[in-house]
Amino acid sequence: VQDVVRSAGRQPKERLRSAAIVARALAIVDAEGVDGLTIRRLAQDFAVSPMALYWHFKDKAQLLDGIADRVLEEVDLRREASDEAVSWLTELRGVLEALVAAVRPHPAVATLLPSRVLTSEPGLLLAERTLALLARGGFAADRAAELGTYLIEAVVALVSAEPGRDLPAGGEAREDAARVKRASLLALSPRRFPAITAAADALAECASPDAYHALGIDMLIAGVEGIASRTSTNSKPVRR
Amino acid sequence: VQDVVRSAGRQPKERLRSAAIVARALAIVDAEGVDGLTIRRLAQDFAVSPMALYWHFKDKAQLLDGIADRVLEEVDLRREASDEAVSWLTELRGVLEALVAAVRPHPAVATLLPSRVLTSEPGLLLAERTLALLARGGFAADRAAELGTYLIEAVVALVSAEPGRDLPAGGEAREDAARVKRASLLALSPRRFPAITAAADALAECASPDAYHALGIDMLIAGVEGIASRTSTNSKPVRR
DNA sequence: ACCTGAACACCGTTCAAGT
DNA sequence: ACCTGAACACCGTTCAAGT
Repeated sequence: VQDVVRSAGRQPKERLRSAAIVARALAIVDAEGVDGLTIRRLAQDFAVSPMALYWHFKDKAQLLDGIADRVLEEVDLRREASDEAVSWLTELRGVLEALVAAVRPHPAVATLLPSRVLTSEPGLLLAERTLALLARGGFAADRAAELGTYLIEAVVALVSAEPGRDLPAGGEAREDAARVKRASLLALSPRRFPAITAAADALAECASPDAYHALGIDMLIAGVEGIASRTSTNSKPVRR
Repeated sequence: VQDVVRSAGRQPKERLRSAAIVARALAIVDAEGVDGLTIRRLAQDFAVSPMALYWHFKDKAQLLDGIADRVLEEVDLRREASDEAVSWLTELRGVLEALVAAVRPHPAVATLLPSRVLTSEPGLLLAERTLALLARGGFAADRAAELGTYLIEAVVALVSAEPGRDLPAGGEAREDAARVKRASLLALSPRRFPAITAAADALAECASPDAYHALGIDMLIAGVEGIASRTSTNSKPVRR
């Protein structure tokens, strides 16, 4: 958390340059995954020596921090913030949807987020909102902490787990890969794996990513609602 | 999936040897994380040249496959298997609990699992059971596929997200790290982050990991129950 | 069948030096 | 303040060769 202010003392021009480096690094991760990002490759894109980057970032971990920050900053928490007319559960759904919306354009970044939610400024803002809403829903502070941090990770996992997310990006190559994946599932014994072979299409590729993410959010919200009514510490009726 | 049978044609003695390599690799991952596992390090533990391992495994990815397989094999699916007297939801809970029980001793392996659930034999068995139970609960095959694969990943994320899971293993070193983490959260402004500062203890370290995991499973099962009653394709009442 | 040695093409990072 | 060059200690992996 001491690193929350890690870019606080920089000059405007310098911050811009650091921001440009992060932007380029994020583009590389989007295109080729986290493993595709190397200091040397990134330096090459700027036609600069690899060591030049070490003036802007202490090490690679700090560069990855910057990428995670950038994505978490895109989580729009302004929607219905503290609107007392809206139920806490509806507001929570809005927060989770905002997180999905921010991460979906950068699925490869998902793996970077869990360890950084409680150490980056925008991650802390997201966690604070989530915990506060759960407290409003009647969860004790420690239960809200456990449930809230998990909810955030579960939403990140929702993006990572989208069927077909591991397929290549492009048009024809993606179709080919999807077909191969589908065929490999259909090659399984329908006697041993009836459910999987029956759902090979849906497992290989997402017919509607929007519907998939909506299903996941619905499930998580229903889950919170379910245990809230069981475990709430106060007895005031839950607002709908 | 063609790799499901990747170790089928081996001799007993050879399989044993491969199994010993995987066992040692898993121990390294448990102790030092996935990044701590290198071919050269592993070879050193066997007092053998790094290249010796390449006779047993095509490449590092296949070694990681073996580690993932090993953990997924520990998922005990025999409990109440297809017991018609038990509701599908109770059985689903049992499956998710079995997955938690298998992964908890190897939290660092969690990151290896998502991409391998539908490509490893024990992962496919787990997915098949999950999808079949959801179908029994009234979900259409494609919805069951989306929800089921996500549920598995959500449970894996539950283990990864355990508060304090990133702390060092040992006794005193762990206490020190937990105290630092707690202090860094308490250093935040209580005006801006009231919920986080109030729950610093629970966020830094899990008071009761058992209770944490139970909460997560309760939430997921409640979520499935909640959307099942809304979206089920058949109208027969859900068995309790 | 099983293992070795040398070599290749990479990594992140340190350190001293430049401007 | 910002960047470079050389070097270090690592990687995974190929390939030809040993037994």
